[in-house]
Amino acid sequence: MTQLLKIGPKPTKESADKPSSCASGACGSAPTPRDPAPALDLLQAIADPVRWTVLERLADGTHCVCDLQAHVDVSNTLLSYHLRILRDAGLVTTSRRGRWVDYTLATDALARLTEALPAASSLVSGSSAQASSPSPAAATP
Amino acid sequence: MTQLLKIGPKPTKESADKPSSCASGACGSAPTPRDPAPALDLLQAIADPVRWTVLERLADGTHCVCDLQAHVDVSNTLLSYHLRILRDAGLVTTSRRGRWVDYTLATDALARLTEALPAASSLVSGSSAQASSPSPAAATP
DNA sequence: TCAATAGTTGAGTCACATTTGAATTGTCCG
DNA sequence: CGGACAATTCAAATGTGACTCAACTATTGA
Repeated sequence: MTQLLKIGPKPTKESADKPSSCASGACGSAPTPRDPAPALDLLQAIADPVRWTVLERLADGTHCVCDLQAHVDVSNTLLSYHLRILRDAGLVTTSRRGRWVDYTLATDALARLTEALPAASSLVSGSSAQASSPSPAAATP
Repeated sequence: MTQLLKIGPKPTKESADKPSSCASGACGSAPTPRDPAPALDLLQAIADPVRWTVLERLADGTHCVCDLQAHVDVSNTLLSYHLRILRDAGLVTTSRRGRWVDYTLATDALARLTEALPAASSLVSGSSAQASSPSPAAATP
């Protein structure tokens, strides 16, 4: 992962130690500090050309690896690598059928993905969330 | 980018040259070969802890950089780097207010993100798309 | 004009995800 | 059984994106 953000120790700079800056409405306080980790696991899993294409393909139903193979133009070794990432993310499920392995989109995959989007709360609540700053930023004081 | 997938020249292996493999229902043909590139630009832009958190924060309205700064615990240089990626992706817009720069979520950001999800077509069409293979894969012949 | 604040840009480094190739497992068919 | 096919795993090489540091622009206020 990258930087772990502010979630954790790091005694320097708690909250409320701004040097007096800004103060205009565009500097509000936290409303709902959602945990980014699970969302990022999902988003990073789909933010890849091969994996995105595989999921797109699985959207219309179950496919064996050999079929997916024919549509992404990567080595089967590499495809396996990407499929494992999708499995680990819980976005797909597998079942063996004779010599072949079938991949299926997890039933809750789409729902989990939409919820993983930043600002996804606005999707369900219905509020369009647009320039919610109370005082309109007092242009050029 | 990573591999560009099959979209492009590459004379080896067109379609319909499967060595006779599979043939069971779980190996169908392409229904809608959507272009992954624009979707991936968006998804890669949000699949990062800092950028995800920033967007989540912008979901409730405009914020200046100095405010975003207080919530992600990265250097201002690094925050600028991430903000530029969000700008380039067209997910946020900026406006200068005196000494400060305000960032606002693009009005179509959420809509574009939901459409960028793989299998997003199923979201609008309403079909739940589940195991569309006609013949039930004749388990263990 | 000069110092201070707010933010951006550019060059360089580093870690990690992606990629590759060889070896391995599991299943079917002769 | 032994060979061929389907798919996964392992270890090593590569590349790209995240990060750091220094320099720069822009605006405000003394």
